Amino acid sequence: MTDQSVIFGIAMAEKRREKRDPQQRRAEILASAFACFAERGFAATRMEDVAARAGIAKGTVYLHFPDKDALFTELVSGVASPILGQMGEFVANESITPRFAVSMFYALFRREVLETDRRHLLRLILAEGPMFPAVAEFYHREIISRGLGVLRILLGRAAARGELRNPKIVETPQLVMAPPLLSIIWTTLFEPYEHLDTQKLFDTFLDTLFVPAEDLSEGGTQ
Amino acid sequence: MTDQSVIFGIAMAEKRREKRDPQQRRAEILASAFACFAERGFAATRMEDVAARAGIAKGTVYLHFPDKDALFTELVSGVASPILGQMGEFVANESITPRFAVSMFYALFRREVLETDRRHLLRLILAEGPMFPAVAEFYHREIISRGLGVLRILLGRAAARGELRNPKIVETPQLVMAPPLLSIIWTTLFEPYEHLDTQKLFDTFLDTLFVPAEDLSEGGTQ
DNA sequence: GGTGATAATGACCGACCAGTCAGTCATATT
DNA sequence: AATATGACTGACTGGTCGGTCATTATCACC
Repeated sequence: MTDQSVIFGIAMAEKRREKRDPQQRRAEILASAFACFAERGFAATRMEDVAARAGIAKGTVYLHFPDKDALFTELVSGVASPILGQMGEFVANESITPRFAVSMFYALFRREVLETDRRHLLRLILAEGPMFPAVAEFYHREIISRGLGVLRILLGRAAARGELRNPKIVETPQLVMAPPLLSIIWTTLFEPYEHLDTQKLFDTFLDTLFVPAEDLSEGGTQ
Repeated sequence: MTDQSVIFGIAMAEKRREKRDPQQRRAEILASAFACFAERGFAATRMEDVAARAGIAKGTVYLHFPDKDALFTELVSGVASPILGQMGEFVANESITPRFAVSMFYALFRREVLETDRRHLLRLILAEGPMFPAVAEFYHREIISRGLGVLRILLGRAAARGELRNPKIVETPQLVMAPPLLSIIWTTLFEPYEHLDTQKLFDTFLDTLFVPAEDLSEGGTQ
């Protein structure tokens, strides 16, 4: 039995080497790295894990990425832009009210980040950021900085229309990002112990930020 | 030269073995571990670093802590309580307005956490939390849970007095913690690229949360 | 069906580090 | 002064893992 099964085992498990389009291989490796890093963090993830999950040998990973750091950096750099694109569109369209734009951003964030595995990636950036200045710098430049720019326009418009309960918010647009940030931390850290209703969190914050609809349209600034 | 300097070197660098009160040793090790973990993170900190910084040999650390995990867990568990004590007092005292209590909490947080090395510890908890469920659980139970309890009382009182612009906040007291959380992340991640005025951040949020003083005292709920 | 070019493999190397333990020595005790 | 104690030391071990490279498989094209 031993002999036979071993032989069969080997025959069956025989590695099918498969050449791939380099682009596709890269993507597969990145997908695998995403999963590994997301569930175990940077330090605890072994290159061999990444390779195994992608169904290839360790050496192959190094044909596509110079080292572990580069793999990580490339990974986290390629995850955020799409959302920001959406935001830009909302702002360009002046017929959309600021409140609606922000609420759409929150909805987008919930659907595309909080409720997907991307939330783990985002948390990873927060966690490992200080160890990877390049990542932190990239995120600030590409995401945060732009996001704040968009928010400033949006909040400025809202203030001009008298839609903000506290117009000074325009000067600290970071506040708008605080609830999403809290939700990321909470859901990845405390969710097992206490559930957080993020829908309610965001809705409540919106109601706090913007004046109620019924109090509007009776003159702006004053 | 070689001989002499070596001899002198040895003589000068001669390790002074020094016995200590175990309590004190423990404290020294914890202090050293604090510094090491804060500046390099959990994975990148070597037990030898911790020992060297405490001026002792590696083995000695293991006389006081069973392993690296235990050292870390013990460390982060012992950092948070004092602030919460203060908060408790503010709440007990009904003559203090809710707004003032929250603003004192923010001030305390800035002075005792944001502007000290403790901010790195707090960030460490956020970053490594998922790897140490015991830590996350401890923090939820001892800090978050209690903090939310205090906030619920405070916000409830504020709502009853008509001091909240949006009384629904009572149901999501987590929102009050969002700005401090943001400030921690920001200052430890993006500060090199863009300064955040935390004083202004907190003040603006307070002004958004609570109705302005001049609008008060003309009847509560309605 | 041969042949060069290239992708893929995985055994291997060496640096690194948590944790151990046999031995040392400062101090207390007698 | 002799002895006992146990806190302290640091060389060592066992294991892990990032990164390399000689070898092998696959493919495209003659």
